[in-house]
Amino acid sequence: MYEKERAKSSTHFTFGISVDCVVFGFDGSDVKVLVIKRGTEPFKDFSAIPGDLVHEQEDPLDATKRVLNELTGLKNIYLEQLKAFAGVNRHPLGRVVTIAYYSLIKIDDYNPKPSSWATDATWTSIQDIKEMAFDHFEIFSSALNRLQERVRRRPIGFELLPEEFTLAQLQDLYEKLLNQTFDKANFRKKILGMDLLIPLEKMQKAVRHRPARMYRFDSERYADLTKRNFHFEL
Amino acid sequence: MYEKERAKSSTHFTFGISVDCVVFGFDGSDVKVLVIKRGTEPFKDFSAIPGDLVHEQEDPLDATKRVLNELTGLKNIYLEQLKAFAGVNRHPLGRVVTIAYYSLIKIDDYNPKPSSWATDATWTSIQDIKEMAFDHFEIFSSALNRLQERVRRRPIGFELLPEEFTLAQLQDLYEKLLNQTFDKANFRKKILGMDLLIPLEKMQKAVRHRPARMYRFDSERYADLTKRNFHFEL
DNA sequence: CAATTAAAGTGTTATGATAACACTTTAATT
DNA sequence: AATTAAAGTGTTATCATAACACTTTAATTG
Repeated sequence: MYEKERAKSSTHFTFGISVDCVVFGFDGSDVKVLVIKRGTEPFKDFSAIPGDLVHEQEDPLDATKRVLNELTGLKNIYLEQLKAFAGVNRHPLGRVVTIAYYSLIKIDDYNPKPSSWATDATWTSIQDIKEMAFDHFEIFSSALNRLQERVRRRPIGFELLPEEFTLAQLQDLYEKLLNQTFDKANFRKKILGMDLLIPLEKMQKAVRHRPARMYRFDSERYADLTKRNFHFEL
Repeated sequence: MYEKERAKSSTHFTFGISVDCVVFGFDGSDVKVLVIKRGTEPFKDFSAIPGDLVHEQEDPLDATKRVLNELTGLKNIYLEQLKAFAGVNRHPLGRVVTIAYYSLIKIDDYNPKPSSWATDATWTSIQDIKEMAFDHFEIFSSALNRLQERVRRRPIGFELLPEEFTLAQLQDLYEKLLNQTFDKANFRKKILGMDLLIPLEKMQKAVRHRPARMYRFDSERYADLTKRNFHFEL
């Protein structure tokens, strides 16, 4: 089998490798995605998922972090690879294999560097994403699916909220992400019962009704529980 | 952003693209994986996951089907992409990005063509997989993880069994796949309660005790239920 | 400043799923 | 005919979840 590899690697083909990253955020009401508007052909004026070519001596994961940092001004972002999209005709100008990622950011921290991206990047509600350039709609759908699976079984929803948040905010996020409603009392019991949230003294401010308690996600505790075979669900 | 793409695509890099496919089977006692023994350097005599380079005008999914057909003699195999493995130094001889897949086959149907593969391919129990060439152990682990996730939430276990099977065989498969035991009575109630199995008249043969009823997976019924928002679990 | 508002936060019960385990049945072998 | 070994069933206790009513609290309003 390796002989084959050798034989063919003498006629090494030319593929372009790119990364594309679906960036999710939550503005308190809607789950949003960062999309850019293309300025040139092909697909001029279409929406697209941010991405870039991978350098010759670059790990695609690093390339994605690079793009993400230029795009949002952030580091240490939650990031997971989705899969590769590599159809023969996905890019009109040549063979480009893209490795797709998705990432979750706290939208309040979003602070793009003044770069080529800044002007064109806009937060778009996930319901409003329709057509996109290339096969980017498929990539987006695939990212949303993966996020919905993950969010049920891993406590990653917090990546989309501020460090400190109320249970109502959390419930809201889950409802919007999963397109489903939860009973308030039951939702609280379930979440608090997991013992993953640290209740703070601080209360919500500037609301015209009883202010809610603020919480913070306890990541050490989660790491601990994981070792003891705990499994987050819903 | 597209300007960047253009700028860089003028200095289009050379990447090799390969596919690797983790092929699972179940021999009645153990979950196994098809591994090949490398005949040449690097990693001579190491075990490896079967794969090949992707041709210039070939879809990676088709490339995988091609490899799989050469390797097993089968078509229409259950096949899912895992993700891309693309670290800079994963291949000592040059930059190769691999798109990893996993597939499930009915081991009784395994019937390799007399090709370069045949001699070297062996079924190895998943517990016995240790070192492998390149980053193939990582690919294998990742495939096993994915399979374990999927098998709990999709009725794909049947892809590993003969068309007709007993409930004990099914339970055995699940226990080996998930490394866990199930109560017989409860397992049966759960599975039969889903109404996804067609009981056959045929009974098990040549056993020195009460013969078990044979069943067949009802894929039309599953397609139907899926539309009605049914979700398989465990 | 008492009444009102709107959401925060809690308690209670009915229902259903699951786990645990004992039991009966059946064909083949001895 | 007795024995064996696994097939296959039934019963109950326990726990998780869903549904819903209720109490509490700070800010706003007239």
